[in-house]
Amino acid sequence: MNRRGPTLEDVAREAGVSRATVSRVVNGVRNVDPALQDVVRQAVERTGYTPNGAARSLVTRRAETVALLISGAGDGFAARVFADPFFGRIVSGAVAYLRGRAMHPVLMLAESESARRQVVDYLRRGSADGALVVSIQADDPLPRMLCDARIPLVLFARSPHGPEVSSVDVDHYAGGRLAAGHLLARGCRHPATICAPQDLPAGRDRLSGFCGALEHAGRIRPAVAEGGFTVESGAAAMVRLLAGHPEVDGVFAANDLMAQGACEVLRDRRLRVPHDVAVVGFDDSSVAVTCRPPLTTVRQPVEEMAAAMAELLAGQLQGAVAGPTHLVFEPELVVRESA
Amino acid sequence: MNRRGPTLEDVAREAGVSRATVSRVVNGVRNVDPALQDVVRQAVERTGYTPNGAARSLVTRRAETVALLISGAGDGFAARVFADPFFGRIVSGAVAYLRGRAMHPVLMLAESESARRQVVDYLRRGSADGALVVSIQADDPLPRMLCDARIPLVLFARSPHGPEVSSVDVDHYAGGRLAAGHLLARGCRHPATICAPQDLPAGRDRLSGFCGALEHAGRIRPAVAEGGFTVESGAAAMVRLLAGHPEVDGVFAANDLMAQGACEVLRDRRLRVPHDVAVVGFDDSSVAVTCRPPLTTVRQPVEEMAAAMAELLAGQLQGAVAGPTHLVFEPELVVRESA
DNA sequence: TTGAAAGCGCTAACAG
DNA sequence: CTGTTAGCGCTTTCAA
Repeated sequence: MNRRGPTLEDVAREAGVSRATVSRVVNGVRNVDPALQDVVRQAVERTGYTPNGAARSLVTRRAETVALLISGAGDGFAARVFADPFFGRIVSGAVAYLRGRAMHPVLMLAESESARRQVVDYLRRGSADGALVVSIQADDPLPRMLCDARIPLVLFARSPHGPEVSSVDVDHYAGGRLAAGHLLARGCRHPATICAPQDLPAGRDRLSGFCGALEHAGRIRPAVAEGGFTVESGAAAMVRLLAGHPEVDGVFAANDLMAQGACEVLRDRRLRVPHDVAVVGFDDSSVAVTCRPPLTTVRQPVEEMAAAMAELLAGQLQGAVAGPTHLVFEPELVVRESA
Repeated sequence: MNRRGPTLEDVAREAGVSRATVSRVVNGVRNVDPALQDVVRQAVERTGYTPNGAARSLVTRRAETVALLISGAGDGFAARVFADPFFGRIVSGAVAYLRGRAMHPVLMLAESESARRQVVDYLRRGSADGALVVSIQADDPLPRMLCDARIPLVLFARSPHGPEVSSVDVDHYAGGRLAAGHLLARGCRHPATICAPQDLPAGRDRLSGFCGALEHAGRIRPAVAEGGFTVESGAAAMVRLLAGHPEVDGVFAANDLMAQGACEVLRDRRLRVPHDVAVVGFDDSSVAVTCRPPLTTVRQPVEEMAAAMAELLAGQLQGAVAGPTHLVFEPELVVRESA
C-alpha cells in the first residue's frame, strides 16, 4: 500500500512558490497575497493534495482527534452498548460538538484488560489528543491508567475513588427524588424500585434519592430489587418484586431498559400499567418512547452533558490550566403514560 | 498541551546504545543481543517511553489503525445505530479480529454530508489505514468517495451501483426462503411480511426470497407492508397488515426489531404468538432472545462476516493485489418460540 | 509578504 | 550484531 500522494513540495512546484507559502494557504494563515492564495489553491486542486497527518502531527503535536471511550467489561460488551440508546445520546452529543470544532471524534471500546491497554497506547502515542470516558463498571481502572499516562480526559460521571479529573454528571439523588415524588403524587401506596448495581455511585444515589423522598413523606422503605441495566434484568427484578410484594403499585426503575422489562412482566401478569402498577424509568432514552406504554421517566440531558464534556476537554487541550471541573446537570421528569 | 515525553534518543542515552538499537528492541526486530535487549527494555521502563505515533507513521506510512464506518443519514442517526444490537455484533466481530492483529479499531459515524467529508479527510491524511464500511442507506455516496480517494476499503453488503470493491454479505434471498419454508412447514396458510425498505438490495432480496419460496409452494403472494428496521415501524406495519388482512397467521419481518414491534401489536390485539400468528425475524440479534416470546429468526453470522471483512482489508493493506472479493455467507434458521 | 532552513521523532538502509 | 546516516512531509522561526 504505497499510495503516497502529492506533497507540499509538489504543490509548491506546481504553484511556483515555496513550501512555506503553500502551508500557510492550506492552514489559512493570514499574510498571504490574495492573488497567490488563488494560485496555490488551484495548484492544490489540480494535484489533489491532502496534508499528511503524521507529518503535521509530528510538528504540531496534535492529532485533531478526540477519543470517546466506552469502558466496561464482560462478554457481549459491545452487544450491551449497542442495545442501550443511552449511549447513542452520548455519542450524538459529543460528536455534534466535536465536528463543529473540526475535531475528529473516534469511538473506541475498552471491553477488556488488553483492550484498555491498546486504547491507552493509542492515546499515548498521540493518535488522539484526549479522551472522553464513559465507564459502566465500578472501579474501572481506565481513568487512572489514562491519568497516569498524562492523557487529558474528562469523565462522564464523577469517579469517587478514581483520579481527580474533570467530569460531567447528573444529580442522581435529585432524579430518584423526582421519581418518588411523582409516584407519591399519583397516590401510589406501595412503592418499589428496581435499582441499579449498588457498587456504582450513580446506582446508590438514585436509590437513596428515591428512598429519601419516600421517607420524607412518611413512607416506609420501598421494596428493592437490583438489576443490571438490561431489559432482562429488569424483568427478572420485577418478577422478584412481585413474588415478595404482590401489593406493589408503583415501581421506579433506575433506567428505561429495566423499566421496559418491568412493563413486560406486568403485562404478562395482566397487571395494567399505570392503572395497577405505575412505572417510572430513568434516562429518557428512545426506548422510553418505544415502550408500551410510553414511559414516564427521569430525563438526563445526555446530549448537553456530552457536549459539555467535549467542551471541557477542548478547554484542557487549549491549555486552560484550571483544576478539575465538575459539572452537575439537573434531571427532569418527563411524564408519559406509564405513571 | 506540551506533554512531550521521552524520545528514542533519551532511551538510547539511558541505555548507552544507539537509537537504532532501541528502535529494534521496541519493534521486536531480531538480531539484537539478548543482553542488550534487557538493558534497553529496562531503560524503556525507567524512562516511561512510548513511541510517537506520528513520527513512526511518517516513515512507515501506516497508522496501524482501521476505521469502522457506519454510514447513513437523518436525525437521530446515532440513536438508531445504538438501538439495534445488530451493529453491536458487527463491531464485536471486527474489533475482535483487529485487536488480535494489533490494529486499533476506531468507530466513526458518517451521519451527514459534512461528516462524510470529515471522515474521508481523516482517512486521506492517513490517520487510519483503511475502512470497513457499513452503510444503511440506499445510494450512499461514501463508498465512492473513499474509492476516489484511493482509500482501501471493504463493504458490509455488496453495493450494486457503487464502486467495485471487496464486500461481505449474507445470502438474503436464501434467508427469505428459510423464513417462508419454516412458516409453511408449521402450517401457516396466510403468510405476510414486513419487508425492509425496497430501495435497499438486501430488502428486495429478502422479500423476493420469501415470495419465491411461497410461490414455489403454490401459495399466492403474501400480504406486504414495508418497515424501516425499527421497532415502531414494525409495529406500524403490523397494524396495517392486520387492517388489510385479518386472516394473517404468519409474518416474516425483515429484521428482529420489526419482528418485536409486530409481536407487541399482536399482543395488544390479544393474538397469541405463535398460536394465532407465527412471527419470524431476521438477524438473530440480541433482541431475538429478549423479545417476548423469543424470536424464531434467520441468523446472519454477523461476527464472522465482520471478521472476514477485517481480514479482507488486512490482506489489501499488506499489498495483496487481488481484485475485489465478494464473500457471501449462508443464513441459518434459529427456532425459538415465536414460530 | 515570502523563502530558506531547521528540525519534529522515528525507521531503514548501509556500513562496519 | 550495532551504529551512522538519510530522510518521511510538514510547520515555523528567522531573514530578506
